[in-house]
Amino acid sequence: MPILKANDFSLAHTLECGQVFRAAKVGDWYYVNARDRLFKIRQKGDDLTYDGDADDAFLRRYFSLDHDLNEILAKIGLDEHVSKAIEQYRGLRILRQDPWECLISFLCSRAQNIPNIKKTVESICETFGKKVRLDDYVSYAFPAPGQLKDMEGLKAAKTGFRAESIAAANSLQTEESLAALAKPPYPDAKKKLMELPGVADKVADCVLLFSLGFLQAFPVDTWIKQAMCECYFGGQKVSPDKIREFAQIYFGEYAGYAQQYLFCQIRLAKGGEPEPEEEENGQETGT
DNA sequence: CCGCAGGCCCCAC
DNA sequence: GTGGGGCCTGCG
Repeated sequence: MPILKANDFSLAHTLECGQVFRAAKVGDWYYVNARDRLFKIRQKGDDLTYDGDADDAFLRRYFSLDHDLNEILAKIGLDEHVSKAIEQYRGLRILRQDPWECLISFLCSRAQNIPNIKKTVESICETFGKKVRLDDYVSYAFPAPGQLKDMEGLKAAKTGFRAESIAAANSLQTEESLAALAKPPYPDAKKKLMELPGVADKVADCVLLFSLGFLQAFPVDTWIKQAMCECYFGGQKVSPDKIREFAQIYFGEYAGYAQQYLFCQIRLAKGGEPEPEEEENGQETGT
């Protein structure tokens, strides 16, 4: 099996920090669906061993191994809060996901917790996607733009009130129009994304950050909002707009990296999701 | 059975 | 320009 070298990279933190919903841990492998690809990958030190529908070039790009993590972490490690998160999660990288899959996934994320987002996305794939297999692992490809127009299917996939916005994205966007959104400047790209129904600041920033290369995007969800108010606003309640504005100035061009590291930290501190943990080093940070 | 989850939208003030 | 309720659905 091919081996890819990667320093300053943590496969586990990158896949489990909540930026992607279609990576499943099986033993010491992660099986990852990305659009119509299915591959498996595992890490031992600096070695990434993989198999399935992937190659070095794709993986370097998908896992953003070209990001200069030293520079990025140096620029965002401005205080004890981020520094602590960096210590804990060093090697976490912002993925370069497929924009279409990312957009639909975060449309599904509205008013749901992570386990339910995963279920909804899986359900969409099972309803509309092609079956794919690697070893004994069977799953479904992510449907392409244009394939999500059937409202009955969307409802059957338990997308609920999100169905309309998914169908709208399906009819308004194409592979090309989404790729074109990667063009700076950030405010222009964000404005265009937010023309889609169901896409406001949070969803737009997730798509911009996790798939379109805008590392300054700073998605403000309820968890980050809480943490930012506690850490940077003396516990007073501040609006998401103000938080984002502050973060992008304070952290600068890599604000999105700060967001992901802080997000991981909060989920750990607050108990986060009851993810089925495989690791056996249960370190209780009792409060 | 009620309340809430990684939001958005619409409607009052 | 802010603030609060409703929304599909699943789970505690």
